[in-house]
Amino acid sequence: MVEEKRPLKGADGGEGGAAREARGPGRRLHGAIAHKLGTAILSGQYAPGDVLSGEVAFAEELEVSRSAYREAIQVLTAKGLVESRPKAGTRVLPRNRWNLLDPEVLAWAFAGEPDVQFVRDLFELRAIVEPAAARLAAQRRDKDDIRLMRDALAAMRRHTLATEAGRAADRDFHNAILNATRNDALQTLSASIGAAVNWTTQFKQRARALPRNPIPDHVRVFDAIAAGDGAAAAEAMGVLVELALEDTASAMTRR
Amino acid sequence: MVEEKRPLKGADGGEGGAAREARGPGRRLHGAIAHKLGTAILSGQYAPGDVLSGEVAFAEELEVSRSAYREAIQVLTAKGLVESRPKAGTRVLPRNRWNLLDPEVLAWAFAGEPDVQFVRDLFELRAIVEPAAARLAAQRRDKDDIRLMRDALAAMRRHTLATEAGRAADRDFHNAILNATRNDALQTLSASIGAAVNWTTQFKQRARALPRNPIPDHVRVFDAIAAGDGAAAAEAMGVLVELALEDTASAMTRR
DNA sequence: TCTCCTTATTACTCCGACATATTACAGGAA
DNA sequence: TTCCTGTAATATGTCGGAGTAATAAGGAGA
Repeated sequence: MVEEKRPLKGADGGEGGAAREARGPGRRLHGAIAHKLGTAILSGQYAPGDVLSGEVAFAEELEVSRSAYREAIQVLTAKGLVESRPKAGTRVLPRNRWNLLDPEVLAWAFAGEPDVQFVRDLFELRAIVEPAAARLAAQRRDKDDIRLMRDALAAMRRHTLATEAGRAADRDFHNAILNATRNDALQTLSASIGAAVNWTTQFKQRARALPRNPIPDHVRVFDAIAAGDGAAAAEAMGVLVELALEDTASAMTRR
Repeated sequence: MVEEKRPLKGADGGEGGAAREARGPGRRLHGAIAHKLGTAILSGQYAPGDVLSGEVAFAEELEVSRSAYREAIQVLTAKGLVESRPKAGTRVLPRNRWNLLDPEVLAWAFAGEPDVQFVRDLFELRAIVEPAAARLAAQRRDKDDIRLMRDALAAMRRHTLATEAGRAADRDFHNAILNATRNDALQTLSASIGAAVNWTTQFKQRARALPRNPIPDHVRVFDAIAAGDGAAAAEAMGVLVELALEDTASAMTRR
């Protein structure tokens, strides 16, 4: 029994079944299809208004069952990317119907070459929301919040942003701030944007090793929040976002 | 051929098949199921951590096929409400995983009795985002934007907020502002929140006929944007949101 | 020219079977 | 006893096909 269990893998003649190989453990087939189609749409491979080939044809082309294909389409529909009606087919919706702030949609947007204008938009939104979040955090934080932030900050100092552990600590720090706002909507929003912006951190690291030491800026934010000074916290966070934007912008235009 | 084509409709013994009747034209069956389950989760009928009965059992209980049920689950999964794994079943995710800013999730949240704290959170977010959007709009608007806003404002004056046409004009006015920001992310976010907040407008109208004349506040925002005065636009919009919050709050606590 | 109806196409729903992944348990070794 | 390993049970995942319902497009009639 040395024969391969999966005849699709390896030397299969066509490019069909490509969606199957892109799925690791814990990733279902329909998830892989949704990812494939989602990135294709976000990258502009399918333009708004375009009609996808029929269920039977497309499922056959991908070499998957109609069930799996349909479930993938439901996911895209749920995120506002496509809409399907009998007799009319499945068509890509205009961009203003897309849920651009959905975490998965953001991931698809950053899977390929991210659109420069869109990155600018995200940073603009971040520059609006994050300082305000820091202000609220300064007004509402308790001892536990401060402790979490202090621990995360210490971890950031130990490992740098060059390591995965360091970036995790950075996320922890910002998450602790969001938790302190006691606002679920703000948390959902900022978590999405933060994750997306962190994709760009890879670009920054790729461009130049360590642009600048981010610790002092973080410390300023922490001190203001710990002191309960909302205005100072917003100010310091504004600086932090501004610097991140500059680094990212220079890293993206440099290529 | 007078016999009923749908034996489920009418005098069916159990409450099964209820999901079928809730679907009008253009609404598919799996969409109705997703709506049913979504509202059930958002209303707290299923708590985070709860596991739903198996696919076969639940689909049978709802009197729908497994396919339809599964597609509905994919929708909920796409919005971060549930997660399903083989052998473990489908369980409701913790609230911080929910995409609370998804338009459909917001609709589900406001389908029943909306959570007071959540409404407060949304208004807080709105108070952060909308003034900033007005500032950007004041800086970037062109003649077409101004014309659209003026038209919408005139329509608001003609019909009042008591009529559907008036509320549509209100939405048009705010959408025109968002368009003028030239920021897709901001547009997506604000459109979601705005729609959700408009659900609460019904509450306001129900509570007392016409709390106050909203036109002067809108005019102030319009004038500032037309004049290109960002600071004034942000200030005026801040007042607008503040007043809306007061009206909504008094309407909700009054009940 | 416009309205209404017919028709063809497409997505939608259902069914039953099999494959796969993951948990839980039992057995054995340290 | 405790930990690890292998095995079996179970629920989700995937598949293929058949039939239904809804809608857009085209044709008949006014």
